[in-house]
Amino acid sequence: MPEGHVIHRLARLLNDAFAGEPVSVSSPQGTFAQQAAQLDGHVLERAEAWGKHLFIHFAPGNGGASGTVGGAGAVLGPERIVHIHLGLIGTFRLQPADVPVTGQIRLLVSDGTTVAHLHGPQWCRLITEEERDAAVAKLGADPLRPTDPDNLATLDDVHARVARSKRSLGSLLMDQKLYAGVGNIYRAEVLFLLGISPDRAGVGASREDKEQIWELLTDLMAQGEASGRIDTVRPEHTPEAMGREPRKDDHGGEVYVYRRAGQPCLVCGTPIATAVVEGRNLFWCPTCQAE
DNA sequence: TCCTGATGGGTAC
DNA sequence: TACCCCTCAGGAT
Repeated sequence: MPEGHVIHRLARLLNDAFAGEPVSVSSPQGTFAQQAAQLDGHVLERAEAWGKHLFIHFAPGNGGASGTVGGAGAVLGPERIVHIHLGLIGTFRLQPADVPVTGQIRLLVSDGTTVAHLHGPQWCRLITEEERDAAVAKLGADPLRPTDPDNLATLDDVHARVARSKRSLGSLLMDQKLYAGVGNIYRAEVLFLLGISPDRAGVGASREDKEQIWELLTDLMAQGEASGRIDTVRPEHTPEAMGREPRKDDHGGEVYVYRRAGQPCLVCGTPIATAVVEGRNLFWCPTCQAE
């Protein structure tokens, strides 16, 4: 279950494992079988992430004399990019090829050493370069591309749009046309860390607010990309420092407000509040984030 | 055994 | 705004 850091991490792991190699591609669960057959045995050129979107590029070629994977039986057409969006419940994991994979496997990529297996994605489509470009063009600024000049140009536009918006920051932060890759955990944690009420309107946010939000997203998401989990608590609020039980949660990390409704704020003790914003449960501290 | 929720987003009304 | 899809784990029954 992904925010952008998971997708960028996946792209990196896929490149480490497969880039430049011929791979076998299949769809055991069946829904992507026809497309997988077109890719089977061809070279996985590279994987790339934009926000929460993952693109896996294939190039003509096969194992040739090695003959260990696939047959590259099909000629690669203009549709040679797999566009994956994990949605709310999708997973895409890598593991040693000798460990059995169970469950509903939409996409299986293997080089005989490592297996990558995709479950429950919102999308898994075979698309053209033009379609990839169109998908990327719809996205806003991605905090995990902090030095990309195009991305930073987009950021200027994002800040201008936020500055004109009457929508709340709690809503704006979930908009992929603005902040690409940010999801429900980062929106809640960033607003908490900056002491900003999720109700504050874009038009009511200072230039400093917007810059701090971007800087913090950049830091936190880079950490998340490296570690594979979301941790936002400062050293003085870790379970060890506070003598409290570590969080037992599927996302694993230590956070201030996300899914802590009714529990005392780690900083001030006020019960954490929750409300549905943009169709998702938002969490905040009414005291630390008073306005 | 059933029911619900979960780091998401598209489409239809 | 409501509803739909994808999968799976954990809690309620």
